[in-house]
Amino acid sequence: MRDSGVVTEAHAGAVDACWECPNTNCLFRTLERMSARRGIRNLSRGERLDCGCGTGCMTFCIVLDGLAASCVAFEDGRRQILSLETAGEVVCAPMGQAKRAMWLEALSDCEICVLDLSADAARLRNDPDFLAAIFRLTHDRLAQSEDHVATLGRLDSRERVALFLARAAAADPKALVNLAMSREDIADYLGLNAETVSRVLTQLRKSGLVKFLTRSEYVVPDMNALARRLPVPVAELAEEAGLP
Amino acid sequence: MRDSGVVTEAHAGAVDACWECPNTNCLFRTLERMSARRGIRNLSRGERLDCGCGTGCMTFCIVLDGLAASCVAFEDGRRQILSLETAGEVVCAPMGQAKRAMWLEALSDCEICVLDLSADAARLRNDPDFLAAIFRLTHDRLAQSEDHVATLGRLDSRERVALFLARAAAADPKALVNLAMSREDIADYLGLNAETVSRVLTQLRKSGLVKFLTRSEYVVPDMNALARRLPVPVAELAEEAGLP
DNA sequence: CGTCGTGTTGAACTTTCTCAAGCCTTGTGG
DNA sequence: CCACAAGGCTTGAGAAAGTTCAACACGACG
Repeated sequence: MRDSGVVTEAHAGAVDACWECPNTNCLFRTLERMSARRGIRNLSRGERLDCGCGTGCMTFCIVLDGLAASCVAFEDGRRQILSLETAGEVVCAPMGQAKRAMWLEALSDCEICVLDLSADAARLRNDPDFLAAIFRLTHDRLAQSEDHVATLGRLDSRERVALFLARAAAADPKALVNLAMSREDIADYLGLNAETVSRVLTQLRKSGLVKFLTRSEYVVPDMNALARRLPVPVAELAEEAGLP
Repeated sequence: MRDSGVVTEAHAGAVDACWECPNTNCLFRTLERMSARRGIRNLSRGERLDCGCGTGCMTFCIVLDGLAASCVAFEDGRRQILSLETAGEVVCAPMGQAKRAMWLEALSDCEICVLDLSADAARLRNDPDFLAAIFRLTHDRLAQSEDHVATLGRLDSRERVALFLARAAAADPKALVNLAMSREDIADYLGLNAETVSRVLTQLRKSGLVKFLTRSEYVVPDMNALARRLPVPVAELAEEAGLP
């Protein structure tokens, strides 16, 4: 069912301007008023949105709610999730070459703001605030992408899955995490296949490192124990690790 | 011998200013005069240069000659090459989080320009030309990095090596390509190990798709035949593919 | 209550890695 | 000029890790 619901038209919902937007976390919020065309898209799970460098890096997607993913596909259909786009702060930055099939896909039902700044392009290309904002955006994505390269290049399946779960839980250890992704989505993100992901999850469950309440909700009872299995610090956890 | 020759001091060679630099391809060439501290480093194969986001993304490394690589390592020493930095146009952009060991490494003897712009930071942060330049830099690296993610996540060893050779040759098909990398370097770039790389190279040689003159020099007699084995277009070759 | 999508598990197979041996190439010193 | 050493490359055999295919389990929904 993966190919259903391809959406190409970028603009559909209400078209109003950015400064009226209730999303106060938005990166573009701080910019001066501009004549942005803004459309809210509601995607249901599996739906896709073609978005990329098409208009010279002047179209952005901001995930307001739900979980989305930047995906690519090879000619034979193999899919790879490049990055997960969580609600709120994360922005679908200008992406790679148009050479390859590339899209934003809703992993759960999603609300997405599609922002077309091309009308203001000439001015924005000289606006230091705007340039600094998209630089930071791209810079942060680069850091994440390079991290992903290292993960896919050098970690085995247990490490990849454990790191994935640990990071999702790191923001608030001991809290209940909701994955909101299918096994296949996790597999496509981690460069594995769904069965392997399932097996590793079973292993982690049996070892007691991760406790599942439902298929997609879990807690990490002892984050340090999980972190000890990993050859990388688990982001935020880094500071905490100093404590006994 | 990998750990020999770690170099931390950024500045050593002559310190003169950018506008005197003979490298006319340099990205920073077009910027207005600035009080850049510029040091030329000559690294011999295996030497490393710690360079990253340290000074708030105001230090850059430009490979003038030779082949270098951006590397990360895990706590247990596994290395992953994030990207190859070829001579001339390529710039060592601000890299990922300082969380992990990260460095620029000479894969062959290298000449590298280390450019410290931090003296001018305040002004540059408002300079649209500078911001646009580092945005483009980071943007291009992001595109490459995401491509790398897809390669490591979804291609098998034959495809990875074939794609690697094809791309190195794509700029000038039929020409002699000099790899200038050891098997282990290739392996660390492609997320494989050296023996696997060696085996795949042998396979490609025996199949006639790639002709080796020496261990590191080869020609691709029929680029289309090689490209047919790959599930991705081979960059520049894309246009040519239309021809019969 | 049956169906559909998803997740789990097992068995056989393929791919990749590890370890070990031997080979080639290059540079050094007699 | 040759022998030798060192480093990198190749190859093989066996082990480990992942994948594929297939069967079945589970839960949500009509």
